[in-house]
Amino acid sequence: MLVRMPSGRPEKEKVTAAVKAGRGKDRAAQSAARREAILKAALDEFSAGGFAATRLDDVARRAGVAKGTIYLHFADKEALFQEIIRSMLTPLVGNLEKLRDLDVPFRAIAEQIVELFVSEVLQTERKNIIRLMIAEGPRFPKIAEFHYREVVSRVMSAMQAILQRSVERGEIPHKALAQFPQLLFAPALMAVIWNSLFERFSPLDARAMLRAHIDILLSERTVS
Amino acid sequence: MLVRMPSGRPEKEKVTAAVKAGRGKDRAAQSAARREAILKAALDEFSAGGFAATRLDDVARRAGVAKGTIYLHFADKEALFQEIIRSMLTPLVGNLEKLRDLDVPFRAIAEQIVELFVSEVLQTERKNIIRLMIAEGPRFPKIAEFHYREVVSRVMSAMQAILQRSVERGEIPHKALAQFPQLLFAPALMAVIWNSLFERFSPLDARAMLRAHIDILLSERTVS
Amino acid sequence: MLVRMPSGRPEKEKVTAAVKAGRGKDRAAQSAARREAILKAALDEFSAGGFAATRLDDVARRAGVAKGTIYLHFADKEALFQEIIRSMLTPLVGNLEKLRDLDVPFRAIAEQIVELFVSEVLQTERKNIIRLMIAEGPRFPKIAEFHYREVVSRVMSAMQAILQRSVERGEIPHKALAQFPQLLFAPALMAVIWNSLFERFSPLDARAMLRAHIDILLSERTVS
Amino acid sequence: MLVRMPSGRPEKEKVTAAVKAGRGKDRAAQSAARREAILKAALDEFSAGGFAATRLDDVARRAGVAKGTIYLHFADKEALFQEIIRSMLTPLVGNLEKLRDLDVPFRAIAEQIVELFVSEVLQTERKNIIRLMIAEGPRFPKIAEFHYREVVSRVMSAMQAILQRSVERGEIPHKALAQFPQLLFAPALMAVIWNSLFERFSPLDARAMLRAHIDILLSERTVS
DNA sequence: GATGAATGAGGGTTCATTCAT
DNA sequence: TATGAATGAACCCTCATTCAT
Repeated sequence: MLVRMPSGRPEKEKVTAAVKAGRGKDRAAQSAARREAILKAALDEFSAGGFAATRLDDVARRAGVAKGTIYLHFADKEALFQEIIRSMLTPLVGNLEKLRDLDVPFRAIAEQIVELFVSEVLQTERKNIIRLMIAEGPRFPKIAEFHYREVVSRVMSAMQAILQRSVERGEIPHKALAQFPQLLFAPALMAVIWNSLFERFSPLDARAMLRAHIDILLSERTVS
Repeated sequence: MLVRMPSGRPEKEKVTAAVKAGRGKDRAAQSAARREAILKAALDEFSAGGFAATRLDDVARRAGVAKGTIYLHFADKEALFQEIIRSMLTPLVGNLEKLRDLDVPFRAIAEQIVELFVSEVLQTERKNIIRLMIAEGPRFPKIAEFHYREVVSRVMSAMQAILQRSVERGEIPHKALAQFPQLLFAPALMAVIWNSLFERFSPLDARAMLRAHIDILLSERTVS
Repeated sequence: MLVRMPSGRPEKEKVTAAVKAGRGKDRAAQSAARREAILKAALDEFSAGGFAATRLDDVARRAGVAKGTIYLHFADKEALFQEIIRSMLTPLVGNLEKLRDLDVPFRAIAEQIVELFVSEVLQTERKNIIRLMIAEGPRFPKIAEFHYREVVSRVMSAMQAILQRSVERGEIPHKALAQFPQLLFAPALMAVIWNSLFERFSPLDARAMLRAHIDILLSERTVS
Repeated sequence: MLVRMPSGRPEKEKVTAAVKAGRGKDRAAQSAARREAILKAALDEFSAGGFAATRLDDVARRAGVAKGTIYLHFADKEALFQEIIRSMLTPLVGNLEKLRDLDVPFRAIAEQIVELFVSEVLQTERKNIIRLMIAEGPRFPKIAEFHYREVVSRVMSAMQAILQRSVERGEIPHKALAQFPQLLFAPALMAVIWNSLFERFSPLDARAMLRAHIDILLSERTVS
């Protein structure tokens, strides 16, 4: 017959990452665990190869699920890609926005931003997400727009408020900083990119550089 | 399908970009012109879609040559990609290195760097090359290594020399800058990335931001 | 690398149907021959399995070309399907329309229709095309519409003109025939379908049945 | 996704066609009701899309059962398909065979056949079943054979007996009709096919055409 | 019995690469 | 040297079938 052959369930239960994660849970929890396993695997694969070069076959294998299972959780490859970016970046925003409401000197806030960035971005997979955004954003206008609306504009707003206040208080001697909050984050972006491309040739101590940057912004040197 | 051609006359040789460029030249010059046409076309296509999403069919059509012709000039898609990056970025290096030998105040050098960057990168296709490097670098270690060796390390060396001297002369009040020359370029990188992703939502005046950055680097807070 | 591996041309020239047909021709002729080979192969495969169950892999193999070659000639599976129907049925129409202009008795025309139908439809692959139209038409409204416009309505018009004239001349004693020209073709349709489904159980002598049908329409029996 | 459900209350059992039909019945009756619901849903889906294009997912949804439930009642997709054809066409046969035993003039029988065909085939889903047989028969020899044995040959036998008797009684002036009982049904087949393909372009009044056909079969041309 | 999440072989389509002309 | 038709491996997505719950 010219009829599709069935594949059905595997004969023996293979003990995969996803299955292990699901042990002892009910079906809904297992399904959620599989979804997470897929997201994690996809993050790794997309990070390594970018959108186009990533094969869903590999994502499935790494997640310990069948290829078709991906489609139970995500409409298609692009939806999966978008969901990774969304789910990884959104949690960061709240943390950064909270800093705005702290009533402490700018240096304290800036140091917290550095620590947050180092621990929550540079030392996690999120650094790859940022590279992915840069790499694929122009080809996925929807994703770039979402990212701008939900992440960038909110973070920039919060930073601008902080900088504005600090300038008004006389903590920061550079009015231009409030106009270009991007300058605050430029070294962080540099750190992400440098280490993703050139770490093996010349590793960059991101934390030290970011601290140096704060010192420059607050430049305390007194003129004799 | 069976659609009649608008004109009854047989089609004459299509005059393409490559052919036009080769008019009146000898064979070697024509070949070189074709090579350039391919590089230019490939730059445009790679810029728009990245490595994987670019089809050599489109490159050939845009260059006005046949698909096979690409393989007369480049071993494969990757070699073409690498050659674009090489040929676009290398000329920049010399210009930046020359600045090291200028015996002028740091501000003058910095302003020249800004102008160079704005006119030679941001206002040209080179900004896309930089995005391409970021996007594809991790997948093409050879290219990343070449880029580091021939471009980044040389530029960083030159910058470090300039910064070192300026710090010693007391022009720049931040020793850390000589330690992290990346800080000098971070805003330029930010400008490239911001405008490639978010220009349509909130355009960034790169020149103004880079000038503001120089002001910050050179400013001193006077203690009353 | 995560890069598509090439396949290129086969190492040795396999002598396939398509290649054989192209021997000694120039490239344009070879290409046309390949196109014909694909159409022929697709006709056979679609006839055997219908649209959905036909694999382009099989079409390519039967045509002696690579799978990708199909896409050099047809936009997709559906376009190939449509082109088969178009190219097979259109030539019939002219032949049937010509009969309208013959100034001979109805019996002579009817006998020619029978002969035409037997030799050009029942004894060729066209009988399968008709079955395909019936089977897939409702799922391909575009194809059904084309078929109605270019084939059915024209044939029905011609038949109606013939029947009208014959009724007026008193050759046919049934005015209703001119109103339902479908009645003229119903037995032909029955023959196509019967033999495609039940020939192995009880073969139907189509020519004899169609001749009997003419006799009935012209029913000469005199009442005592 | 993370979309809040419109109502905060947990969903109650969805009342589906199958469940509704099973209300107040015991287990066996519920099971039978489900089977019927599946058959009805499958008939609709197969009619609309043919065998290959029909998804059991859609059948299950339309029937208001889970996908797995189909496999409790039918071995596989093909068995379901076969059972639909069997269950829809078999009841017709008895009705047609009964006509053989009526001792009335041929015209009366023929008119009953027309009415039966119009009301029991053309105005029901059965017209789609006939199209399905034509479309899929060649790919499912088992089904074609069953159909021939249980439906076609029995109907043809009955018709032949009726025609034979009518010819002998002198009611029908065409001996050939008894030899080709297919001629009796050809217009009915034409009606089914015409309206399934071309109704939207030029609807065919099936009852009128079938009556006209009877008139033709029974008419005699009187010689002056 | 009934469910529906999970499976994985299959097939349409793409496109880097080749090579006869 | 240049061409572009041809190749076929690769990959996204579908869906018949299974089986743990």
